[in-house]
Amino acid sequence: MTRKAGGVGTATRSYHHGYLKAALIAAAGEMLERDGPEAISFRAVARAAGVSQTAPYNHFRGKEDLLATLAEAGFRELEASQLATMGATVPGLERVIRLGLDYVRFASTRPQSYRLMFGVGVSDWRGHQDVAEAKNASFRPIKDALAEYLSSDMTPEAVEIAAIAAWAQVHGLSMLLMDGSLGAARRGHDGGEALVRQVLTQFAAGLVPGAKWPT
Amino acid sequence: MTRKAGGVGTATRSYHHGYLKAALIAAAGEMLERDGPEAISFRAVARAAGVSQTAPYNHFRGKEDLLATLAEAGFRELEASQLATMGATVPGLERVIRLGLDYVRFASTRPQSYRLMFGVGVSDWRGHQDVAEAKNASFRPIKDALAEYLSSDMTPEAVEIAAIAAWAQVHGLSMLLMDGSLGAARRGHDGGEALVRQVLTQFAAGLVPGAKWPT
DNA sequence: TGTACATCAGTGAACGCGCGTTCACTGATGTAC
DNA sequence: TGTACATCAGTGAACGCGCGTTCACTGATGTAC
Repeated sequence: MTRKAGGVGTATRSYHHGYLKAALIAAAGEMLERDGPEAISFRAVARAAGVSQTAPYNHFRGKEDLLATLAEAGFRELEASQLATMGATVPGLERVIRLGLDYVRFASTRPQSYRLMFGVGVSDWRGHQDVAEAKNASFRPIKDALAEYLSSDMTPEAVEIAAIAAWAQVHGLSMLLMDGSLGAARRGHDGGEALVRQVLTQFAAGLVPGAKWPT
Repeated sequence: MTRKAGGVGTATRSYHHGYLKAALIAAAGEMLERDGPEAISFRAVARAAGVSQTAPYNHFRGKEDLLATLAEAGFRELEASQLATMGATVPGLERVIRLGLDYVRFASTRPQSYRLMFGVGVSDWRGHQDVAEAKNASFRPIKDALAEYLSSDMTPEAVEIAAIAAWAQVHGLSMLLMDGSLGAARRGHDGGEALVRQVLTQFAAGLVPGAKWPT
């Protein structure tokens, strides 16, 4: 209703909003997680920010530009989360598993953001180089951790394959968990955490066959 | 333009279409693979079938009912493809890999159908029991092949985990391939077939650590 | 310190669109007697 | 074989909606002199 949300920033109750771009991104982010990427409308975002429906055009080229911003931000947050896990672990297989756990936890916490990041509700991220770069950056920690663990036993090509397999593993598990495909298996008062660890352990067993994996 | 497509069936040039339901499903299937699930409109499907926009209500409760029909049909086709691969192989790890190859090939051949099957462009498949059943049925061959291969060495619980891991592996790989995340890695004049086999082989190395997998 | 002026960041009206669905209808078909 | 009638499977008009975007505009802000 009221145009100005509060006392944030220098401009108060002025004609100019002052932080409209940030406010739009925040409003869109909330709508995204509540209703999903398919349901976001540019006009509704403006409404939620308490501004006329055309004001956003001063900050975004159009709807898709706003969505791309959201997707890029999502990948950057995922990257930050992954890097934090890197910082909290030491090289080795457990680090790889912890990265996987962190990855799936991110997707489970922000399912609709995650769907948008991978192209749901949008024609394509082609032509949005920033999104592609952020995506690659978010994948790098897993890749690096795997390379560090495996490079003494494998060719670079094999390491690359292992990294893609790992990405596909956590991505697929995230998607199946959040679209309900796994149904009952998800339960367990930990949001599927135990299941995820079991699957990742299963996956890890295939890294360096019979050598570094105990038991 | 013309209401009747051709001489198929008994009713020709009649007021009644005769095969409208099948014609609508076919038209919707084409639209789906061409434009994606987000872009399908009920009216456009009717138009494509050469019929008034309200005629489809005689055969479907509404748009979502039609989409559910499409999704279910997709899972049934996937199941048939998986069963054919079962029939063409003998028990063992190679059968599991062949099932995975077949799975990813299905997804790559019909990417938009696959997206719809997993809930893109639709609020949810909850309340569509038929879709859930067809989904489970399509997953059963991989599950069975894995159980047959592993059950002598693993507990049923571990087999279940391995099956979920396998599903997540092929699902994730399918999604990453088709949304362009893997970019250049996909190339290779075989549509990524070699990559898929490498990833699946990597995955398979983790099944029964160090025992049945040669090299 | 004032002032002229360019630029920035809003506004509201309007365009044109296609959507899903409901409604009252009607022509075609099938069936009981 | 005819006929009355129920049912089936279409039709076209209309409702109400929200969308993305363009447009001409105007109030607020910043800056050069």
